[in-house]
Amino acid sequence: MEDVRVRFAPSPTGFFHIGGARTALFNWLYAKHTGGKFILRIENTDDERDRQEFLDVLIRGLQWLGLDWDEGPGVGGDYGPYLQSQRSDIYDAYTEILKREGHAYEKDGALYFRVSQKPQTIHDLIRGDVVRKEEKDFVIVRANGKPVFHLVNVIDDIAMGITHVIRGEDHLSNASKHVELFNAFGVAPPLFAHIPLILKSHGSGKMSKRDTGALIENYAADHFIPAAVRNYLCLLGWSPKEDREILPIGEIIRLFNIRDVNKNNARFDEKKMAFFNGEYLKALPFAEFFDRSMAVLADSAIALEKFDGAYVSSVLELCQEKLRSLVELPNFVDYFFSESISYDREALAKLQLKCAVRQRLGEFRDAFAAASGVDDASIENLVRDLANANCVNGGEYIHSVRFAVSGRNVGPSFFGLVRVLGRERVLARLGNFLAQCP
RNA sequence: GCCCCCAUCGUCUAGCGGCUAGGACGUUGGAUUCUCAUUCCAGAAACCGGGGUUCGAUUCCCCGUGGGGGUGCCA
Repeated sequence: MEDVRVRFAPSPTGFFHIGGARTALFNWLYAKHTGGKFILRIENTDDERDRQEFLDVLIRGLQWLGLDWDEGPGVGGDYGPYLQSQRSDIYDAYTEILKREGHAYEKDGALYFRVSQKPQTIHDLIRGDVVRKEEKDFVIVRANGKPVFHLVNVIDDIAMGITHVIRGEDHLSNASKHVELFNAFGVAPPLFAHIPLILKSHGSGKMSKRDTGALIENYAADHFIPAAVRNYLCLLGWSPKEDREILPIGEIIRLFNIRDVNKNNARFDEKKMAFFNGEYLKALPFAEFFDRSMAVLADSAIALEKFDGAYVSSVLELCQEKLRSLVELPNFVDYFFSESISYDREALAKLQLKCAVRQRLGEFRDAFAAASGVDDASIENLVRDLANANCVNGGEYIHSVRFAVSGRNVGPSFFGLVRVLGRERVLARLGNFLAQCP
């Protein structure tokens, strides 16, 4: 069998839609799976909307997701140019063929394609054979001389030797036009694979750029883990089966086959996306978690430069397992880097209902001041001994002290929290809190 | 209007003629002499309806219904 050549052919609109990203992903997966080529072709026929910055959004998005292309802008290839705006000579040549063979005629200044009026069969790897008849002749070159999408899309697929057209189901109805065109050029159409669309999580219709979670550039801006987004996207319309969901991309490439893609549209679920991100975050090697965290903290109000590297590192180490997304990191760790703690009154009120906060804090402070070790085990023993001596639950110390040193009732593991903050800070904060607490 | 595609828990899905219909997110309830935005248990939750075919249909066929898409000198 001939080598697989697939393409992602977006038009630069200024944003990178999640549906397009998933189409790119499935093409990429299929190319990787078959050892074929993944081609990026930019469809910018429509007037001069094709500004460089629009193209950059697309390129950055694909790179962020780790979807590298074998041919296309930036990497070249034997079938270029890969920007449709630079291919008009090719389109003219092909259009001549249509005219010469009587498949096209002029009307109202535009060039029309003469349809066969016969039912066309679209061989689709996902849906099977789909038969559809094109009723009316349609425009292939506008009166202003610009060729339309249907024409250039087919010409490029022929000229670039595309073997499989993997694209959104919104093109399924158009496919009969394309098959007519392929026939007119005397070329066997490629195999099609119309993948289901991504629907918005709430309400009706497909995801639009205004829906939350719709734009790839926003995931990057919100510091999502690209591999998590990519993994989640794989599962919208495809499944590795065997009750597996989170798996390395190499494994996905091995298992992925375009024939296994579902037929029905999938609704996007931000909650599950967030869950995936959390799982990937926790599984990150610490060095990478550290780097990503530093990038987030650098943009925050936290003044990291006042602290030594080892301290920052130990704070992050402590928090990695608790985080679900990096955007919440600054808010999660701010009290490690500032002595002006804002106390959550509501959380305190709740705590006071359950235990005698002041008393526990006093007891803890005295014991902690006298203790020698600040490792997790020593702190745990200290809490346990205190609890036993005073006949209360260890949690009373834990919750009270957590609140006094952090101002809130949620956070990382308590013993690690005390260890990382260190004796000085903990004692100072306890003193502070006791001095102002009712 | 016409054409095309689709249909399993709220959501993503497994299932490809005989299953207690499985998993995941979410949700609910517990657990941990450490909170939860962690972790672990447990629970609730689905085969759109009607006809066929068959000994037997979630699974195959038809018709409804519902959802999605297309129907541009947009892509």
